[in-house]
Amino acid sequence: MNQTNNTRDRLLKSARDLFYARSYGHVGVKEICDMAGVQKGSFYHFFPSKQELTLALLDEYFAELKANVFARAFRPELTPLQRLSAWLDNIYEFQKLTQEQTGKTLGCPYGNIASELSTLDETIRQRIDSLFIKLTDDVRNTLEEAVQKGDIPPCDTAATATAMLAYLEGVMLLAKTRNDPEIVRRIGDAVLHIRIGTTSA
Amino acid sequence: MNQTNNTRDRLLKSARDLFYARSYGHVGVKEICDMAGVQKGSFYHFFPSKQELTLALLDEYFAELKANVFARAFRPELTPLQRLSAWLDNIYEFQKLTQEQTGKTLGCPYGNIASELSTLDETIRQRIDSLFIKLTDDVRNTLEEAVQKGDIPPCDTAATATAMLAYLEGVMLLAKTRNDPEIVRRIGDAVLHIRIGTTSA
DNA sequence: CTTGCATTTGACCGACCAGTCAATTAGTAT
DNA sequence: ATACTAATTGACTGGTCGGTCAAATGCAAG
Repeated sequence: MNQTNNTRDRLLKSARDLFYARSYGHVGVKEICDMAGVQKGSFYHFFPSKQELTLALLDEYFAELKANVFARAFRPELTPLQRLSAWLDNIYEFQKLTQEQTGKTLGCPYGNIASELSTLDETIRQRIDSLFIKLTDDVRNTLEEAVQKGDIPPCDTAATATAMLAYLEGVMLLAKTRNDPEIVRRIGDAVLHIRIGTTSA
Repeated sequence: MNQTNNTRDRLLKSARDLFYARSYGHVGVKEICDMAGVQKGSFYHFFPSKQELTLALLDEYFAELKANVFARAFRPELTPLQRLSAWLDNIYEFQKLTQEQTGKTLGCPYGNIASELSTLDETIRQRIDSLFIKLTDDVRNTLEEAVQKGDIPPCDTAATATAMLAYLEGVMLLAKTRNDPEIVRRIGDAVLHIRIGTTSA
C-alpha cells in the first residue's frame, strides 16, 4: 500500500476547491484534471465517476474538518457555551479568509453541495445528511453538558442542535448572497440563544 | 401590446419548475423549451440568454409571491407575532406540498439559486440579494410594530429580521437535505424567539 | 390585396460534457 | 533480468450545451 497517493490527493483537493468556488455542475472533470496537472485517464483510474469522487471528497474533508477545526472549537477545557462561540468564530474566520483570498464569500462547502445536489443525486444527499447528523451530535453533546452544568435550562438538545446548525447554514447562505462575511458577525451570536423544547416556552 | 404573452409565460413557468426541481446548471434551454412546447428560436426571441430569463423569472415570481403568499401572511389584522407565525406556516405548507407532489422536499426556490449562482453570476447574485432585502423589510416593519405595541422588547429590528430570514433559509436547506418537510415543524418555531441587539443581552 | 412586424420554426455552430480505452511508462517483487 | 501490476497518457466517442440564423408563418393595419 502507498501511504499517500499524490495524484489522488491532488485530484480531491482540486475538485474540492473548484466545487467550492463554482459548484459541482459548473466544474468539469477536465478542469479538475488540469488543476491537478493530470490527464483524464488518471482521474478514472482513481475514481469510477465524478459522483464517486464527490463522495470521497465529502468523507475525507469532513474527517479533516472534524479533526482540525472542530476538535479545536469543541475542546473539553472550554465551557459548553464557549465551545459554541468558538464554533461561530471559526465560521466567521473561514468566511473572511475566503473573501480575502478569492474576493468572494463562498458560504458553507457542505451546504452548497447539499443545496445543489440533494434533489439530483440521492446517494450524495444521504451522505451530506449523515455528515450533518454527525455534526449535530457534537453540538447536542455540548448542549447536554451545558444543561447538566446548569449553564442553560433543560431543552430538547437534539432539536436545538439541529436548529443551531440550520441557523448557521442560513447565516452562511446570506453571507454568500450578500457577498459579505461580516453578516456572520452581525447576526451570528443569536445562535447561542436558540432553544427548542424548553419547559418554560 | 399583447396583454399576456402565452409563450413567454410558459417558458418562464417551465424554467421556474425545472430550476426548482433540479437547479439552474442541470437544466438546459432545450429542456425548458420542450416542457413549454416551443422551439429554441422562440426562447431566444423572448430572452437574449438563459441568464436574462432567470432574472425575469426571479422578478416576476417574487412579485407574485409578495402579492399572494406574503400579503396573506402579513395582513394587518393579525398581531405582529401572528404574522411571523403565519409566515412560518406558509413555509411548512409549501415544503409539504412539494413533497407530496414531487416526492422531494425542494427547499427555498430563491435560496437554492442564491447558493448555486451567487459566486458564478454577479448580476443574479445582486438580484437575489435585493429580493432578500425586500423580504426582510416586511419582517422588520412587523418587528417594529411588535416593539411599539410592547409585544417584544426593543431590539435591532433590521438585524433581527435578517437573522429570522437566515434561520428559515437554513431550516429549508436542512429540510431539503433530510428530504423531510417535518423538520420545519420540529424546529421552525424558534424563529419567533430570535433577537439581535436586545438591551438585556 | 399589400405591407410590415411579431412570432415561430428547425437546422446548424463550435465548445464542452462525462466517460472509454488501448498503449505506454514506472515501480516492485522475485 | 523477468514478470506482474499500478499508474499515466492522450486520443477518442456520442451526446449535450448555450446560442445563431435564415426562412416561413401569423396577424394586424392601411
